[in-house]
Order: sequence, then structure tokens, then C-alpha cells
Amino acid sequence: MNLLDHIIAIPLFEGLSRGQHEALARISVSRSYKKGQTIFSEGDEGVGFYAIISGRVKIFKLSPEGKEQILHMMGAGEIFGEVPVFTGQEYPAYAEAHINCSLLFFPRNSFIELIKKDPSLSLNMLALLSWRLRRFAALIEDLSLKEVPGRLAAYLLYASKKSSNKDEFELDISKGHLASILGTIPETLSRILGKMGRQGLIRSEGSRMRILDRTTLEDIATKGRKLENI
Amino acid sequence: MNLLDHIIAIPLFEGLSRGQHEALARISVSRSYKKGQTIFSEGDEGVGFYAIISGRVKIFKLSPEGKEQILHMMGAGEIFGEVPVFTGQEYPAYAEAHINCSLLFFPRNSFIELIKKDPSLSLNMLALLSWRLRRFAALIEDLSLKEVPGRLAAYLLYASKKSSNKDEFELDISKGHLASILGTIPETLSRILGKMGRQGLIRSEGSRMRILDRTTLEDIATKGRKLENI
DNA sequence: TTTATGCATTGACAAAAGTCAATTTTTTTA
DNA sequence: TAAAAAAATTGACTTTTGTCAATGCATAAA
Repeated sequence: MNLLDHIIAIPLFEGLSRGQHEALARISVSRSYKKGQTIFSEGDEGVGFYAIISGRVKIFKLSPEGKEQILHMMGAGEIFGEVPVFTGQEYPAYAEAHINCSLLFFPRNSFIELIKKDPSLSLNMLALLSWRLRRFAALIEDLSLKEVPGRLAAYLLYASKKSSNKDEFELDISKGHLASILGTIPETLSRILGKMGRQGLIRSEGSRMRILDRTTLEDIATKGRKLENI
Repeated sequence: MNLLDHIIAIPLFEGLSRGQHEALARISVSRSYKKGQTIFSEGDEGVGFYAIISGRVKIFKLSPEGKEQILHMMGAGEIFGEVPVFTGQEYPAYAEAHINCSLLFFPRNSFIELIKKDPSLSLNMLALLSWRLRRFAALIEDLSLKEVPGRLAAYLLYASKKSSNKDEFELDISKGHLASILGTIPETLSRILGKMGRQGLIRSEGSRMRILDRTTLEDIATKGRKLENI
């Protein structure tokens, strides 16, 4: 697959003209990262943003003690590092290759030039940022208004919907990472998964999950219903 | 002050031409809200966004039990409700007049027309959304990686910086609202303020706050240092 | 002034989540 | 395949935060 095809496959650039795609191809830079490699750190100068051609990228914050809160796990076609492109400041979080990654880098200045000439490109970008704000608002709501079982139930329902909408699915991240996404620690996650299993809500074998009682999970996720203490 | 002057005073529209300001004036609609009145609810169709001419607006999420998490408290010159303008969906949170408000409403379709003709307007909008993302990322970090004393210390330092950067300042919201902003409840906030007072970090008399030991507060806010148990 | 009304504070207690350490399981790689 | 490393689980315990109820305090209305 050549560069232009990769660019056309990025949803952010959907609906743009051939000429716009070519202009984007001209300013983009291909970069590869090995699993575990840092792409940028919080506080680094925001010199441009990235699109994922293949691989997965973890975006996260770190506490002083080293605990991480994952903000996103991103996959092919997704964009990250775009915030400082428009505020002209540092990256607000860390980005790390979760597996080997092939990325396209778009330098800030060239991209701003392009967008100035091109309102349709900026409308796509506005939609992307708005989407992200919506997801962040939901995450803030979860973190502050729900307890861990509620956040986990919401995640499981979301994950099952995302992967074919069947009751049985495979977690595509480790449980340690899931704990971080939920804003908790592996021990707590493990205990709650255990409780949910004992109550017949789910079956969890390694990364293989099966939802057994969707209704109760939904009540826990959205109505704040509690888990029994078994 | 007339409509055009109000529009010129909105930071989002900074740097735009006279003609652009006039176009914005033409599509805008003046609206007033009394203290406590709902401006929109989560789930309402996103028909446009608002700018605050005067007053304060509370943007918040509600848990099933009715507990609220404040996402923003906004004041004159600020913009809210812009997310569904670009994603074309519902408002993702509630907006309520915190005191009597005078607002300008910008209908979605007219605004999109304007932005399509005008890259500089969209660059301003992109910067605004990016700023907001940055703030949300910081809030997520606080909620998931810091305990309540850390979040409170960060808030106090921020509030003192915002209001003249002196050690003494006035809280411009009630303590109940502050608790919600910090993702906790008034009782917990009250206890932690008490502890901080007894340890000589702050003096809190009603809404009048004085910072006595900035260094320790900073350690609590950023390094996860703990409060003594007094 | 007196009486409401809403907000803030305090105490006793309960629940939720985190820490630390030990152990088991899984995955990696030598 | 075996050994080593990483990840997940479990138990005992602590800390943090929330709940409920009572009380105090201030502001505003009668």
C-alpha cells in the first residue's frame, strides 16, 4: 500500500479531494516505532501530530508515584497529538507504542498552512476534536460519579458492542491496562471480576469474556446498582 | 453596549475582520436566563452554541442518584455547547444559569455556513476545542491519579493565581460547588479544609481563603504528598 | 426581630478502594 | 521444553471517602 492510499484510509481525511490528499501526502513523514518505545512525553514541544497506519498507541498520564491513567488506546486510522497543533504548546500526555507501529507524522506548521487554505479540512478536524471532548466528558463522568464496578460494567458492555455485539468477546488489552483505563489498580479489578463471575453476570477466562446477564450489568453501569457482597 | 461590541469582546472571535464580526452578529440571537434556569439538558438535540455576555453558567453531569460533577463554571466571554455543532448530535451535559445570564446563541447551520467560507474562524475554534481538551485531560488526571487533598490543593493554587496571584483571595463559588468540581462531597471537602487549616497550610473563613504554606500545598498537589492526620 | 431556608460543619459509622506480600498462572525466551 | 519473567489472583490489613444524622451559622424573608 502506498502513502496516498494510507492517507485516504484515515477517517480524519474522509471526504477530501484528491488534491487535498496529495497535499497531505506531501507534508507527511513516515515513522516507525518498536513496542514500548516512547513517541512523545508530556511537556515535549508540540511540533506536529500523528496518524496510525498500523499498530496501537497508548496515550496516558503519569502520577508522581508512577501510576498511569490511560486516556486512550488508539488503533489504525486514528489521530493523536493534535492538541498542541492548535494551542501551540506542549503535548499534554505521554504517547507510547503499545505494539510495533507504523505512523505518519504531520508537522505543525505545514499542516496549519494547509488548513488555512482549506475550510473542509478544518471541519473534519473540528468534528474530531468535538468527538474527543465528548468521550472525555463521558470519562470524567465515569471517574467521578461511578464506582469501579459501574465503570467496569460500562466498559464490558461497550467492548462487547464494539467487537461484533455478541455476548462473547476477547479483551484486546491486558487486565493491567484495563485497570488503568478504569482508573483503578489490577488487584481491585481482579476482585470485582471475581464478584461479577460469582454472581453469574459474566464468565471471565483469561482474556475471553462472556456476558451472561446483560440487564444487571446495564443497571450497574447506568443506574448505580450495587454488586452483592459475595 | 451594542451587539457588535459584545461579539468583538468574545475571545473566540478575536483577530477576525470587521466583516466577519458583522456576519456573526447577523446570525446570533440574544437570550436571557434567570438564576437556576436550565439552558439545555444532556441528550437535547445540539442546535447551536452559546457565548456568555454576562453572568455565569454551570456545565455539569448528573449521576443516577442526582449527584453532580461540574465540568466547567463559565463566565463572560466564554463559549459552551459547541461540541454537537461539529459532531451533529446531542449536548453531552447539562447547562444551567448559575446567576442571571445574558447570552448570545449561534445556530448550528448558520455557523457552519460561516465557517465553511472562513478558515480563520475555524482556526480560532480549533484552538478553543484544543484548549478544552487539554483542561479535560488535566481533570481526568486529577480525578484518577490524585486524592481529594491533592485536587483541592491544586484548585487553591490555581484560584489564587487566577485572582491576582496573591495569597489571599475569595472563592467565587460555594463550597458545595467546589466539592462537585473536585469530584467529592461537601462533608469530605469540609474535613480536608479543616485539616489543612490545623496544619497551617491555609486559613479558611467562609469564602475568604489565605494560603499560608504554598510549598507544602504544591507538594500535595503535584507530588502526592500526604496531609498529616490531625 | 423572628423565623425560615439553605449551606456548612461535625461525629459516628460503613463501604470502597488501595497497599503489601505471597502465590499461582501465563507468557516469553533461552 | 525448561527456566525466567511478567501478569494475575488472593488474603490480610489500612486508608480514604462516602453516608446518615445532628447541629451550627448565616442570610433573607416575613
